[in-house]
Amino acid sequence: MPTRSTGARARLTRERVLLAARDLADADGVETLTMRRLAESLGVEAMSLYHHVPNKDAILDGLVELVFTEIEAEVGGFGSTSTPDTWRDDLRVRILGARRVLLRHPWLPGLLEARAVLAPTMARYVDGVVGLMRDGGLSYDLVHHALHALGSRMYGFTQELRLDDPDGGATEIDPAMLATVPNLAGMLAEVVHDDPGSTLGWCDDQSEFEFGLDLLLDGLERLGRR
Amino acid sequence: MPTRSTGARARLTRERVLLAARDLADADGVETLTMRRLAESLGVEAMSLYHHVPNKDAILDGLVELVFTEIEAEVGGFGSTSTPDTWRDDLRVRILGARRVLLRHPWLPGLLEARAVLAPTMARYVDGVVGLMRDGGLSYDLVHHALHALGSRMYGFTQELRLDDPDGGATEIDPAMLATVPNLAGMLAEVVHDDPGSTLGWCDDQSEFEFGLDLLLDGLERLGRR
DNA sequence: GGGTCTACCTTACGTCGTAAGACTTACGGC
DNA sequence: GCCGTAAGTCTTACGACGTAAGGTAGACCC
Repeated sequence: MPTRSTGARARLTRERVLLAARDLADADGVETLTMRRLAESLGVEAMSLYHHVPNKDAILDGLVELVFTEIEAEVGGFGSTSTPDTWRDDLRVRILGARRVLLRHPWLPGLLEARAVLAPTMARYVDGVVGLMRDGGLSYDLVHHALHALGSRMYGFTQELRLDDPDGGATEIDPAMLATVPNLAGMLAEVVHDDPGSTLGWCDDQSEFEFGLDLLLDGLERLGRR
Repeated sequence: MPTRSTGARARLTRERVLLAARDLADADGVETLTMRRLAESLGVEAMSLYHHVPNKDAILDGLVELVFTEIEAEVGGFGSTSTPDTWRDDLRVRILGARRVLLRHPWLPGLLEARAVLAPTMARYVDGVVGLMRDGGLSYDLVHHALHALGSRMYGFTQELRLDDPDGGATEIDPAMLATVPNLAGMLAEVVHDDPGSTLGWCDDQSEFEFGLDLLLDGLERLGRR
């Protein structure tokens, strides 16, 4: 029964390819995502992928799109409205929602940085952010500044200095080097970073992320009130 | 005169390799920096480089080190002292100095993000930042928060949304898409981005960078005064 | 002169993305 | 039943990449 094969091997689709790519990236990191490995994970040869996707870049673009769709679900849609009294907290909630998704896909930031295109769903995410601030009474000019000021934090992550080990536990700075950085050494000695893990691959601790986010949101709110 | 060759072809050194790598990256971007192209630019074969550098990663690490050394020169050393009245401006000046160097080497951010190691000169840069804030009277705890809040802005750049084309001129968003992002469209229509160029490859305009930086520094100063 | 060292080159391997084209299967019209 | 046709998959191959292994040519020392 040769025709059985059609039913037996689930047909490849663009969506199945993207989901498999996402799972591979989640499991082993984007850098190990190759056409051959991806195909293998789907029980297929590398070149078969090209019937559903024009090239590897399209897969990476698709991953960005996929994750922002996850964010959309997580925050209950990009629409919603706000008020001058609540926009700050509404925006905060939305960004922290995006962050929850990004913590599941820590490779996304790296992808965003390298990719030039503005994915449609990503654009709608930003549009929602703009909408919340407009509802809050901020001028377009201030909103524009705010987008720049928030930068990647708007997506729920910050590109960070890596004083801490991605695998948890502080990076041991060798003693010889420590002598050349007395201020840093003093700081590290005092603020023991007692919550490793929960990072985004960088030292991007939840409370630190929120500290920086609130610093910006508070400043923007103050400016918006004038 | 066969021995002449020694004098004729300038000897390869680790430093010459790194400088050539930097120039190549400046000219064509890091992504085009390959061992073969680098060797070619030095009039040598690829494998010869391995006598001065263990592998390509070491070259990339060396580039980070090299740029931070440039920053050190640009800001007049990482030492210096400050006061509670001036630390904010002192830090601002230092960060903007770092930024001037980064504008010459727009590939550095991408390198920093991918690299796990904390280069010695880079550590000394951060140490200097910590020192300025300590001189300003900030607690180690607040300094620590501040480092996280500043994130990559501390180095003079922000990872940015790319609404603008890296080559200057706004990315044309196709009309169909524009309809799905009304708030964004409204903003873009009003705040014409009249200063293209002067970017860091992202829409990382000088005045926008300073806006975000000041927002953070002002907030930190306020917290430090309490 | 012979040995050794250093700096360079040659060749080759396994990886990558993907172009070109062959094979397999499913289906619609006779 | 038979034959196109088209879509989906596989095979093979190419030119990049980083780099391992080993060759070679000149400089220095005895």
